[in-house]
Amino acid sequence: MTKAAPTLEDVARVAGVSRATVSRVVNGTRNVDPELQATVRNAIEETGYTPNRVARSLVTRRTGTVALVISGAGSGSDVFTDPFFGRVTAGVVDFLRLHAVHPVLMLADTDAARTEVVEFLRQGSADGALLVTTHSADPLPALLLDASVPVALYARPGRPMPVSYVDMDHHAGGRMAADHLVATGRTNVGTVSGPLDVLASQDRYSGFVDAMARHGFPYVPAIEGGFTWESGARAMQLLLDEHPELDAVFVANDLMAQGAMHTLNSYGRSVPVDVAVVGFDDSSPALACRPLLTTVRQPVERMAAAMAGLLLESLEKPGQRPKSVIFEPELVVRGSA
Amino acid sequence: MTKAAPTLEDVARVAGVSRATVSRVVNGTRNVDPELQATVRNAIEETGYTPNRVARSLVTRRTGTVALVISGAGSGSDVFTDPFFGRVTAGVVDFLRLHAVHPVLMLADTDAARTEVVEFLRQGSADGALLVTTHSADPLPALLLDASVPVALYARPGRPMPVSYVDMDHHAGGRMAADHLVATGRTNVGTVSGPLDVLASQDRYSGFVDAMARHGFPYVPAIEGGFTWESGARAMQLLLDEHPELDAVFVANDLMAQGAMHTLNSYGRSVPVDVAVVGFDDSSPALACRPLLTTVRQPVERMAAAMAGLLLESLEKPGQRPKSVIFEPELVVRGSA
DNA sequence: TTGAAAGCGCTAACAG
DNA sequence: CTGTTAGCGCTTTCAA
Repeated sequence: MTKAAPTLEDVARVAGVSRATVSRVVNGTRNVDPELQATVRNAIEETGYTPNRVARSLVTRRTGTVALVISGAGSGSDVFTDPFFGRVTAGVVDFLRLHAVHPVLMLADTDAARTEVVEFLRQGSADGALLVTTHSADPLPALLLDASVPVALYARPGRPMPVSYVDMDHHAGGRMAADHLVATGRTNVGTVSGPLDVLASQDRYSGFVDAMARHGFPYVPAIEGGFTWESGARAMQLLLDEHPELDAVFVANDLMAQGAMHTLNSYGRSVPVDVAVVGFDDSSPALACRPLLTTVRQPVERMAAAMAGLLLESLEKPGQRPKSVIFEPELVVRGSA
Repeated sequence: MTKAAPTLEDVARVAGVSRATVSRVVNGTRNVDPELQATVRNAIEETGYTPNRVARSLVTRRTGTVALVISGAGSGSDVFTDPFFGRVTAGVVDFLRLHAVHPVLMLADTDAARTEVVEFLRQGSADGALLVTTHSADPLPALLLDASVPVALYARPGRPMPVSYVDMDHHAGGRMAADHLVATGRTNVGTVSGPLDVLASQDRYSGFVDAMARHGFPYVPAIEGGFTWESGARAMQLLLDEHPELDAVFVANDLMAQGAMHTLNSYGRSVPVDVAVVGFDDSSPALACRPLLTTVRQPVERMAAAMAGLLLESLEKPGQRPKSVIFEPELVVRGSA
C-alpha cells in the first residue's frame, strides 16, 4: 500500500504558506522571500515532494515531449537496424536532453499508424513532431500540417509546403563523388543509386550524373538499389556483368557500398586498384570496410539536432515562418577511392 | 489564430446531454441509450472533438507511455549505431503499439541522466520503465525500485532484486558454439569475449570455456573485446599473433565476428577452411559477412517484446510478484563454421 | 440510464 | 512579496 504522493498542498501545509508560493519556488520564479524560500525547500525535502507533470501540463498546455516519427519506411526491425535511423535518434536525443524535452518514438508505416500519430498529436500528448520521412509521397507531413501540429522534417517535403525542415545538398554530394573519381583518373564509372522514390536518392544520382556529363561522360551505367547491404551486393553484380570494364562506382550509401565491395572481392577485383568505390553517409559501415571506405559525409547527428532545434524554436514562438537549414556534404577520402 | 480545441463540454452542449454522457460514449462504456449514443457521435463529428489525453491522465493516473531507458552505455551515437539497441527498440515498439502505449526514449549514461530518469518516472510522466542495461554494476534498477516505479529489465540485474526481467541462457549459447566447433573437428579453438563487466559476456564466455573443458580442452586462449567491429578485428589479431595454430574462434557478438573475419582475411586465413568462426546474436552483420556467419541466435525482438509485456502486465495488476522469462539460444549454421 | 457535482494537482491572474 | 480564486478537461461517484 503506497501512500499517495505528496502534492503542492501538502508541502504548503507543512511550510505554512499557500500553494501559490510553493509553486513559485518550485518553478524558480523570482519574487519570493529568501527566508520563505528556505522554509519551503525544507518542506519539500521533508515531504519528498515531486511535482506532478501531468497536472502541470494540463494548465501550461505543454508536455515537454515531442514525437519522433519514423515515417513511410518498412517494418520496425528493418528501420531500427539501419544505421541511419540510429544516428538520427542519437542526434535528436542528444539535443533534446539539453532542453529537458523527451522524444516519444512512433512508427508511421501504415495508414492506421499515420492516423494514430495525428491523433496522438491532436490529443496534446506531445508538443510537436519530428518527422523523418523517406518516401517523397508520404502523406504525413500534410496531415500534420492540416491538424496544425508544430512539426519539423528531416529532408524537404515531397511537395512544397510551409514547414520547417533540415536537409543537405545531396546534389552537391553526388557531384563531389564524380569530381573525385574523374580527378583520380577513372574513366569507366558506374553508379548504384538509392531508391528513386526518395528525394535524396534522386538528388545524389542527378548530382553525380550531371557532373559526370560535365566531365565528358554522358553515359553512366546505373542500377537502383534499396539502401540495404544485400541490394548493394546484388546491384554491383549486375553492373559488373554488363560492364566488366568498370573501374569505379559511386554507391548511394555506405551499407550498399559495403555490399558492393564484397561482390567486387568475390569477382576478384581489388579495391581501389581495379575498381574505386565511393560511398555516401560516412556511417559505421564505412569503417567496417577494408580498405576503409571513401565516402561523402552526411552529418546526420548534427542535422537531426538542428531539426529538433527548429521544432523547439517554433514551439517557443508560434506563428513564425517556417525555416530550413541546409547542410553541405564533405568528401572523406580514405582507402577505397 | 487557432481557436481552442473543442472539449467535452462543447460536444455535450451540441448534443444536448451532459459531459458525463459524452465521456461514457467516448470511452465505450456500456449503458448508454443507443439513440443518445448516435446523437453524441454526431456531435463529436460535428465539433471535430478529440479527447485531451493530459486531462484524462490527470484523473486516471495513467499516461499511456512508458520510458525506454538505455542505461549504462556510452554516448548516444555509439549506442544507437549498435544493431542490438535498434533491435530492442524495434521489438518494444512493435509490441507496445498493439496496446496503444508509446515509448519515451531516454539515455541513462551519466549520474545526472540517471536521476533525471528517476525524476521523470516519479513525476508520473510515464507509467513505468523498460530498462536495457548492460553493465552489471548499473545502479538504475535499484534506484527505480526504491522509487517504486514499475519496471522490467532486459537481462537480469547485477544483484538479485525483486524485479521482472527477460533474459536468455547465454551460458547455453556459449556451450552450443563449443559443441559445434568440436563436433566439426576443430582442435585449436580460441575466443573473443565481450566486455566482462557485462553479465551476458561472462555467461557466454564461461559457457564456452566450460564446454570446451568438458570436451577435453582445458585451455582456451581468449581476448576480451568491446562488442565493436574494431575491437573484434583487433582481438583477432592478438589471438593470431600468439596462437597462429588456431583453427577456430568463438566471437561473442556478430559485429566483432565481422571484424575478426576481416582480420583473418588479411592474414590470408580462409574461412571456414583454415579457421572456423562462430558469432553470437544473429544480427544484421551476420548476413553482411562472406561466408555468411554461423552464429548463436538471440531472439532480441521477441525478448524485447516480452519485456514490454511483463511491464504492461505489472501495470495491469500492481503488487504482483516479479516474473522472469528466459529464452533459449539457437545455433544457426551457415558458412563460416 | 442519465445528470450534477466533486475533484485530479497544478498554474496564473488578480488582489492585497 | 504573498495569498485567494479560478479554472485546465476529464472521469467518476452518487443521486435521481
